[in-house]
Amino acid sequence: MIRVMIADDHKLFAEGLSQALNSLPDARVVGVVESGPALEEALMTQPAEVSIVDIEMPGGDGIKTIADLGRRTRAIVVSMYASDSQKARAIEAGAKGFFSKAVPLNTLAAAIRAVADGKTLIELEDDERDEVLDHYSEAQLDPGAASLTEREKEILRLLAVGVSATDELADRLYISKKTVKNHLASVFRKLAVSDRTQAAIEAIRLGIARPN
Amino acid sequence: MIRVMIADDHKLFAEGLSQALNSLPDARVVGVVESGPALEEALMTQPAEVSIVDIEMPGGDGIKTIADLGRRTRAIVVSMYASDSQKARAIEAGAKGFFSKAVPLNTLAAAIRAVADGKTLIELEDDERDEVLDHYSEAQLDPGAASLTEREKEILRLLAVGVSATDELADRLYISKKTVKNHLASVFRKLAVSDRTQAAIEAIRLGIARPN
DNA sequence: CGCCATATGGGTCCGTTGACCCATGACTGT
DNA sequence: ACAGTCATGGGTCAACGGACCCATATGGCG
Repeated sequence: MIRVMIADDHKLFAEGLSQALNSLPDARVVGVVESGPALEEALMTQPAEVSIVDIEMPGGDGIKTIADLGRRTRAIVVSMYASDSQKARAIEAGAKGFFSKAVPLNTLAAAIRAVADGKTLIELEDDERDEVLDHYSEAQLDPGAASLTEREKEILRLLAVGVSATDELADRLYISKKTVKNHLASVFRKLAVSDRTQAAIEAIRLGIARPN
Repeated sequence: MIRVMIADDHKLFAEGLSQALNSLPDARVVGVVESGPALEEALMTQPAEVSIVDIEMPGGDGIKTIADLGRRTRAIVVSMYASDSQKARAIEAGAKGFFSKAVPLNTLAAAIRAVADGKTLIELEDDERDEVLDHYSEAQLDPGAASLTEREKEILRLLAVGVSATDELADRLYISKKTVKNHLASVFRKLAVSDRTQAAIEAIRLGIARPN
């Protein structure tokens, strides 16, 4: 689980991003702050592998903060305008990544995984960077979840939308009740849970299924 | 359920906000687009009661779009800088709300509910506006969910974090297994579900409990 | 005071669920 | 050809879950 801290004075952006990142199975937002100094303070008590820092914050921009943070966290800078001069300053301060707020969430998610894994993206050429990001585009699920078979995931998706009865699952999948129970038993073992309620919750948590 | 469309060329913001709004029990993001024209087009096929429009979009700003939309949707304008001149133009175009991206999510959520309910926030004095927003700060849950008792919600919260066994629920709440089963039966009836798996999912969906 | 909702608990009963044993056919990789 | 995995299915059985009946105490409200 990658712990992420977000520093951005635009709360709507910060809270939205926080929700979005928390919906990833392998990341967890451990703090949202609104200024550089607040980020430094927050990291004192709550470590985070990666910090998302807005370069445009009032009262001393994010650049100085990143330089101050040093090795406490790896910083990914996000900017509204993403100018070359901003990028240069971000590099100088030791940021590991630099992105416009116009990039899709998946890109940032991949960047977070790459940076958490020790990669530095900010000085790469665009094509190199995209290659690295591509490599980190898939969430590393829990070891158990990763080994779920297609059929097992299918059952989980149904479970997570409320198809909980063995009969109904069997009907939907055109297989016998016994096979449903067999698949469920595998799922329970792989996810280390003991019943379908826990499995449904875990499926939602892991991003295998969406709740709504 | 309030259907919401988001128009913002900053994908990171738009996707994050989308996730955040979807986590509300009474709103549902039905589309995310990156330009004014795209918003108009999307609303042709997918109606939405409320649209969140960034005023700073490339290729003809959001203002013209809002004026064009007319009565198809109610627009809430969000802006990075929230200047007075922007607000004035938003009013002229017929926007129902105007907010800086620095406002917290709860404020926007309340605004969405208020606007969906026919209110116009943009021309109100700050204190009046805050009063209205305060009134809409609580999500209107499903009729069934609204009538859940405290104890029932407590059980649901535990269910949604994976405490699914009757024994364990009884232990955690210091009551007998029988009482747990009684409460669960009430929950099933009120939420119109038939087992604890569906109840847990419904609890997450309704915002009574958070999955993670 | 009496009514109603809430929280607590009892008992019974049948159907479902999960744990355990197993087999077979298809496919994949070595 | 052989091992491994996957999807399919069988059976048994004890435990659990949900539906039904019920009682009692408490507190709020007309």
